[in-house]
Amino acid sequence: MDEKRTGGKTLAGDAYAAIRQKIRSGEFRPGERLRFADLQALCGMSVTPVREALARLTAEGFTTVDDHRGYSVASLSLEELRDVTAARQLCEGEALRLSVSRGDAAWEGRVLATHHMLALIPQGRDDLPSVMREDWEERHAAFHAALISACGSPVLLEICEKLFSRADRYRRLSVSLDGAARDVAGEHRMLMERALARDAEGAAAALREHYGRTAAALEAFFAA
Amino acid sequence: MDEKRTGGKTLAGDAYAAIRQKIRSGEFRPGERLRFADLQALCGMSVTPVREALARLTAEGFTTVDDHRGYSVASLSLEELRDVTAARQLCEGEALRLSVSRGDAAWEGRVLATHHMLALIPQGRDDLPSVMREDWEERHAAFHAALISACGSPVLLEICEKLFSRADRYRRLSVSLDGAARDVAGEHRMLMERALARDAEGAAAALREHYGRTAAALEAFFAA
DNA sequence: GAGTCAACGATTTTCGAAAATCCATCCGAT
DNA sequence: ATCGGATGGATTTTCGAAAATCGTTGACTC
Repeated sequence: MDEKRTGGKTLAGDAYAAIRQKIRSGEFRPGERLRFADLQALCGMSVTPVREALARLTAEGFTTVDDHRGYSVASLSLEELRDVTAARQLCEGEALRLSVSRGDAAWEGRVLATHHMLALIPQGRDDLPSVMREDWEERHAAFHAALISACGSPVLLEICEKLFSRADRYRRLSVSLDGAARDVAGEHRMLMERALARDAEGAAAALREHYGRTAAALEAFFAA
Repeated sequence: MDEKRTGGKTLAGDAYAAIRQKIRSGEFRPGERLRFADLQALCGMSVTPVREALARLTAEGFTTVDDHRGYSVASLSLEELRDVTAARQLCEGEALRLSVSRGDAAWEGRVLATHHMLALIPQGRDDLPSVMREDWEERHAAFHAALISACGSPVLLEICEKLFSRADRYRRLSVSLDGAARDVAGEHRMLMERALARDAEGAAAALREHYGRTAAALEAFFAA
């Protein structure tokens, strides 16, 4: 949400980035309790910056807090997955609609460029090195951010970014899930084409379906 | 957003509540810098809990942070007012639609009860004691929360609550604004009637218009 | 006179230890 | 045997001071 704060400017920022990364990658598992002693050892710093990092993470939904009982990794559930998906379809759908109708040439360039970067990496293959998977996640996020970047509403963008992070945890939980049954790259291409063709409604519909499919695939994983 | 945390369980919670109240009431003005020394003196505690309180407030948009330069009260602008209003119309509109179609008898009761409490206090009169105004604000928030309380989406509710707080600052900035030209109580009554009549679209439309009028009134104030 | 750079003061940020709190366990009484 | 209440250990929360950082002031050079 705030690039200035995830950088190496303060120790609290470092702790925030480190813990967040371990939660998103699954190294810290949902529901797991996070003790200060462990986190201090991990980050190599005192309790104060760790505490601030956890406060931020809690505000963003990555962790939960119980007064005088400490912090835990927020747990995942099928209900929350459905809930987050619906909220994304609403908010990001509207943001995309606005962006498509308002975007200028620079926005078109961003959409093209980020999609190009994304399309260079195949997805859904289990044998990829984890560095490459990490890279794909980053480019995927960049593409979706570019799509809505011209919506003109910082508030909406902030909401979308938070929801994206939240959904991210579910996707990463199941690494290579439905590579065969689904053409994710094709969905992304269609998204880009409709956006650049200035078909706001069509693009929004494609986005909603894109998220619907993702959620459906994850539901199957969850049931197992 | 989190009742457990605003209570008196920890000093950080107290500081959060105290500072937030001073920001919302306008005693801490938009853009004003918040020094730790002052806040410590105000809250009667050390720097640690104050720091945690500011971290939470920043995550909710009440304050901003500049690394190594401290915290300030988030400033208000016409642009942000419009932005927040649009986001509220989108998110709270959808939440209301869902709530109206899903709400059970208990929800109807909550809507009726909170509207009754709200209707007992006149609004827009400058000569009311500030205690009563504060009371109106509280009941107003309770009514709007009740309306969407049956939407079934915790994520959406959290978003709405955050946006409500953010819009709240604008409303409180201008105390008695348009008492003559506008029938706020009537708008609230219509909102309640349509909701209880299970007219989801009508209620959502009324809500959007309600927020549109509020924003318009505030725009006039801002221009002056 | 304009510009550069070092030292200062004000403030934030971090540390390490002390205080407070919670949970589990154990003891004794009914 | 079960319940109520005190005790201890583990952990969070808070404190007060030290360290780090930023903007500024002032001297010094060109």
